Amino acid sequence: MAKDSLHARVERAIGERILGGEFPPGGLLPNEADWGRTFGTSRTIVREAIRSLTAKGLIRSRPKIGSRVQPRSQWNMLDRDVLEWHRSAMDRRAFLLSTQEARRLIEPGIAELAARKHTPEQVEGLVTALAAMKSAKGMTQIVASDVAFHEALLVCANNELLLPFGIIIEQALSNLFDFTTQNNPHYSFALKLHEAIVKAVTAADGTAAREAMLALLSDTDEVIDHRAAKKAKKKR
Amino acid sequence: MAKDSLHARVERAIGERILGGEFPPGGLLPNEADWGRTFGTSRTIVREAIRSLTAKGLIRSRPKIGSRVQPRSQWNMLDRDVLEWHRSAMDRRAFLLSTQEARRLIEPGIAELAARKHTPEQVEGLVTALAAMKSAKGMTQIVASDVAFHEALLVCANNELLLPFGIIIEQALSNLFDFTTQNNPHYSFALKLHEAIVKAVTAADGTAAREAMLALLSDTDEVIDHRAAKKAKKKR
DNA sequence: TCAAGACTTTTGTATGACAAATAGATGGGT
DNA sequence: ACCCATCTATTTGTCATACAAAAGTCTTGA
Repeated sequence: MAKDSLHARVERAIGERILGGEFPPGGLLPNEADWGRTFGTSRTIVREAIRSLTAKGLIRSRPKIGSRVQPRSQWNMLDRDVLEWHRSAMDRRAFLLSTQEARRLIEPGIAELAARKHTPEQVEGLVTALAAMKSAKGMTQIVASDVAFHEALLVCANNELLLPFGIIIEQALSNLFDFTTQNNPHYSFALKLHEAIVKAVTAADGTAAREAMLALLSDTDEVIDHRAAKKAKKKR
Repeated sequence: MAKDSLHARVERAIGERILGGEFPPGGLLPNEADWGRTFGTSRTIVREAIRSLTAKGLIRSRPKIGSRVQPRSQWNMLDRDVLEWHRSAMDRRAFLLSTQEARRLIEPGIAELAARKHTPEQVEGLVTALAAMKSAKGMTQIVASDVAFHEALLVCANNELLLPFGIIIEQALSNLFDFTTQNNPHYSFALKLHEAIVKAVTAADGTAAREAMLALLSDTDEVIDHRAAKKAKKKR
């Protein structure tokens, strides 16, 4: 975990503190020299970390002023690191719900686009991904193959502007399965729903693909609710 | 235009060449010293540029290997700079169409969410944005206020994961209006459609908000088609 | 009272040196 | 002839230092 390069570690440290609310939007960060003393690194390292955070929209630096935290609307929330810091800064369930909400917004449309605009090679990738889901053993493989499936579907949509959403699906699925058991009887049903999506996409039936994806998402939401209910019961 | 800091200019130069296809995904970039000679800058500057490009998902550096271009799926296409480089590397009309396609995918859902989940302050921001649209004079103000309106709607949806999409709307609108004339008679109709959205959101009517947004998007698409037809006519 | 200029703080850029990682070459043993 | 260990060369990673440039803030003079 801590075998990243030095600037990456410094970047994470600062990023987590920003996402954690320690430095609110509009607020001023310590200057580069201070950070260097804080982490015991050279200013070079701090500068590279700050450059990276700037590229992710978290801050903005100006001479004599220092580095200011940008408004949250500027934050590149679909960046892997930023999203991760965001996740650890908020309630686990709330995070899961917001990712699911985003999925409901995006993925039905993605499925429809995929059905209407896929190329043969792309749909082949989707079929391969489905096969991988079927033969997946163990939680790690199951999650990975599920993510790969939705990633492949994203590719089928043939619009590069939509690719960055993959990270949300990835986060939603990993956080979702984090709690479910390996022998979930639900899984075979979920597989059927994935199959339905592939079928609709292959048939170039946009409406059916949208419907199938909606069914899958509703099923996922049910899993979440069920888990919440079980937890509430335990508490009682 | 060229008054950015040095590392920003170097970053842009490299980024444009990557998006332009000169360095394909999987390909290797020149090393840092070479870039330094190319641009006549110190290695420090090149490193900061590369750090930024790395943060945007375009490349990945490793000792002894150098910097490799990442697969396009890793590219942070919703980053302002990356999207800009992307735009200038592709056909203007194709870019506009892909942004509109993305908007059709996202914005109806955004409108619905906005209607269902907005807070009073957020809807107030929306109303303000609408007022600004009405009093906007000149192409620059019109585009800016239109962007601000959709940005405000995005905020009303109350899901931070969706905020990064604002950049797509911004690009779509600026490229759209780039060609339309200031005294477009269409504008008053577009204003009515925006009004309808605000009304539906205020009334917390998700379905109506979605429908109104769909109408607005269809109207926008018509403008695009109309322009295309006019151009084709001119050519003849 | 106000405005022009000096001052000061912070980031921006340059240079040179060394550390660490690692692909590829080299060589030795079987 | 083949394979494994090792050595080498290249590239990024990190450090230290110095100075330039930007931009608030203070000072001073009219």
